[in-house]
Amino acid sequence: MRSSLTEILLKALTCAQTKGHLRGGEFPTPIIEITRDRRFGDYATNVAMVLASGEKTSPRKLAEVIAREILDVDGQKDIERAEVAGPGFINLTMKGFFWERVLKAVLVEGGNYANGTLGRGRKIQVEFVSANPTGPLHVGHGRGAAMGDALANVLDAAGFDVQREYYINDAGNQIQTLGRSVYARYLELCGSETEFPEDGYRGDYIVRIARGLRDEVGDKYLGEDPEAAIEEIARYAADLTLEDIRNDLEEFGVTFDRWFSERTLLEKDEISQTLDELQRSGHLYRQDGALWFRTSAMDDDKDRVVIKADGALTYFASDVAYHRNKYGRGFSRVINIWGADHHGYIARMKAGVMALGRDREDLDVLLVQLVNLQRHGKPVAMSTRAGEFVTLREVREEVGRDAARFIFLTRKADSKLDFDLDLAKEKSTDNPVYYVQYAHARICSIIRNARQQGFGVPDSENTGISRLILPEERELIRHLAALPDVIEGAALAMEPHRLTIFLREIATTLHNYYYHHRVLVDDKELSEARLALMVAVKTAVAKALSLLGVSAPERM
RNA sequence: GCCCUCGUAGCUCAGUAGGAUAGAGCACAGGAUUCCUAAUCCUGGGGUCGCACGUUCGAAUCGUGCCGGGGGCACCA
Repeated sequence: MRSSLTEILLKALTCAQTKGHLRGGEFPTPIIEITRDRRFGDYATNVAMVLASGEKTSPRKLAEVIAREILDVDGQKDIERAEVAGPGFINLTMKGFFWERVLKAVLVEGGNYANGTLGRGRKIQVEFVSANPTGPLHVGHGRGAAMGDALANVLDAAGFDVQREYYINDAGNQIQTLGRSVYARYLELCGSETEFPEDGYRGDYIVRIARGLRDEVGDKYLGEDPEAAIEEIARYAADLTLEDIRNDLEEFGVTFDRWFSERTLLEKDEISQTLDELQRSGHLYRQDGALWFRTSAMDDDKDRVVIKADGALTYFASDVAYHRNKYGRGFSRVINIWGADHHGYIARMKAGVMALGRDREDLDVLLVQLVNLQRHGKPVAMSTRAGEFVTLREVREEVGRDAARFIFLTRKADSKLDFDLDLAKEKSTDNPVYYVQYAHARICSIIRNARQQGFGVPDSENTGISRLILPEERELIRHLAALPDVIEGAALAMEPHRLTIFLREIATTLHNYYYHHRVLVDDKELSEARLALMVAVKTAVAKALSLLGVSAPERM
């Protein structure tokens, strides 16, 4: 809807130019924004102030001229008033006809409403979670999962062709460590004396895996060569853990288009191919027996090793190969969601991507900050003893999937998040999840009653807009009109949390409206007009919730 | 030490590509429903937007410096 205003404004500027009110040249793409205060109309633009200095007139005078042209171009269709205000704003107040188009769009498009074309179908990849398959996911992973999934949804709605991917680190040392840990527990269970590895994983889940193993194969590994046994057990434990992670995420409502195994990079020789490529383009050199990557030439702090003196590949080497593989699959842009502790890794990864001939901007890294779990405002111990932490599963089972996902998305990724477990379970205004879902359920209830009382089904041909004259009603429609902008902005800034803000606002407006006015009244025509508005609001709320991966209940 | 990030009401945070009198929730104080779900609504106080300088018609927003919190600076994964 706003885009149609941008067009009008552009035309108005061109007209002003032809008439000689504006000097020639390019003008910047005009900014039209939704006003936050209705005293300033519905939409406002600052073009006059931006252009004034170049034009050598006062902003207000210029604004008068542009305002007249705007009304001219519009031809009394959408715009009620165009007023110059303050230092030179042009405030636009829209007509019922304009708002009716908004309502119709929501009613006709339904779940597709507010989808945009920003992405123009470009292929984009979001890689997230990618936790090592060495143990269960913890709360931090949960936040990353919620963030990645919502971001992918938002990008999809904004017109990108999105792929969700989980990168499985199944080739490195940590899998070995997992194998040794399980092996040690297994030996213990078989009654054999053993020392638990210094750097082993100490969580209870290791014991559970070992027990499962012993139940399956008995003491088969007792007599075997430890090295071979560990290798087999490592594979077994990693597969089991990965399966557990996959189930955990699925129960959290997060699914991936592809699970990409690091091992396949080795099997297909892609790492050495990548290194050859870097060698040819002169990015590598030898020193102290190791092979180095000159990442410092591309804004990294220092050069990085890709092959250690002992001949082993570094994690970084396979990461570069992995990204080469990604771009080889045709993604124009790749987004990685990492835990904040990987912060220092960004510069070298961008350098790696640039050495492959891509732009720095082709890789975006979104850092997800820590989650501080709380109960009644007091911190929950994150690590009671070595190897123990609060898992995503525990949190999910305690507060439920909807509350967990919504709360994970109330802050932007790069700020710490306080997650109060008690608040998340509370059924009150204080709990934003229920507040928003309740708005949806309330509307559903009204619609049920309307059906029972024989009111007509809202009709997108005849929305009865002329009967919707209350300020609260206009406010609700303004929110509906804003959703496409919210989604586009969230996609551009990679900030899905904007949707939680949107939801909170539209829910407040709805609850307020509900309290002060009745939808179903004696006047049938009025009731049906309000009903149409309610259906539209319900649609928008459900849409925003679905992008966040939160359900929109019909009853609560 | 170097790099990144954050600093907005008592607390937790918004502030959407620099815009008009800086907003919300919590907490605190008071109030609202004979009627579509009270998991709701309304009213109120509360601010040197960390500090300083700069950029400009205009700065919480951009730049520089300082102060403070957090994170990162491996031939680890």
